[in-house]
Amino acid sequence: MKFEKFRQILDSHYGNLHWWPADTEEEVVIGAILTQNTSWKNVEKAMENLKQAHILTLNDIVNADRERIRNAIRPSGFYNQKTERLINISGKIVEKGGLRALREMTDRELSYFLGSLKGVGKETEESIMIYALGRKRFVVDKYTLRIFNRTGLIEDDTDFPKSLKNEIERKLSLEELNNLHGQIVNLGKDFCRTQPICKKCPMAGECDYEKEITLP
DNA sequence: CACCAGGAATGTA
DNA sequence: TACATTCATGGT
Repeated sequence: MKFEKFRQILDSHYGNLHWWPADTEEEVVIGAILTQNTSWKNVEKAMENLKQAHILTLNDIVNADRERIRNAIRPSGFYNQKTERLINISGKIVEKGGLRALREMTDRELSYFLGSLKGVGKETEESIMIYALGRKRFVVDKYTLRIFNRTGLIEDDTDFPKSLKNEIERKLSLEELNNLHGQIVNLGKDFCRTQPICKKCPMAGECDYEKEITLP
């Protein structure tokens, strides 16, 4: 199907979502780490625990006792790794001058800085770029690969063509990019899991989910 | 009980 | 470059 039609279906089904679900930009950074290979439901529990422990900024994380962070984020899984990543990443950002300082960087400088942080891979980097710092990025996650592949927008479900990514980032506005990724994640959660739930999916008819199912 | 969730780092060939 | 392994809780 055509990309424009794809967007149109998402718009009519999900509207404007005002992503990312967080109260502050710093919570976006924290949530981006916690949600790595983890359901958002579990991240919400971890975020709630952090708030109850009065740990809700990057500075709080730097100053907080390790054990309290570990305890708070336990429900989000991988808590040993994620605790170290949170502390390390928060420290690096704080010593740079906080998100306020990152906003002064060019896209290129920002990408280089974030990419150098342990625990920040491609997706996390771009999520922070757009949802915490307002840069024009199209976040490619597992859902994006799966849905673009199943709807025939890309051929390979393990690699998203850079040319297409650049084109999307060039053509869409910041607001549209913000919304598009949120819509894709919601579509993924609602209908397009590994085991697809295709009933009432707005992409039904445009989606070849069967081509991906591999039988032994 | 098996499988998966809004990944990333590390090691191997 | 292309895979495999590890990290770990909670829902279905």
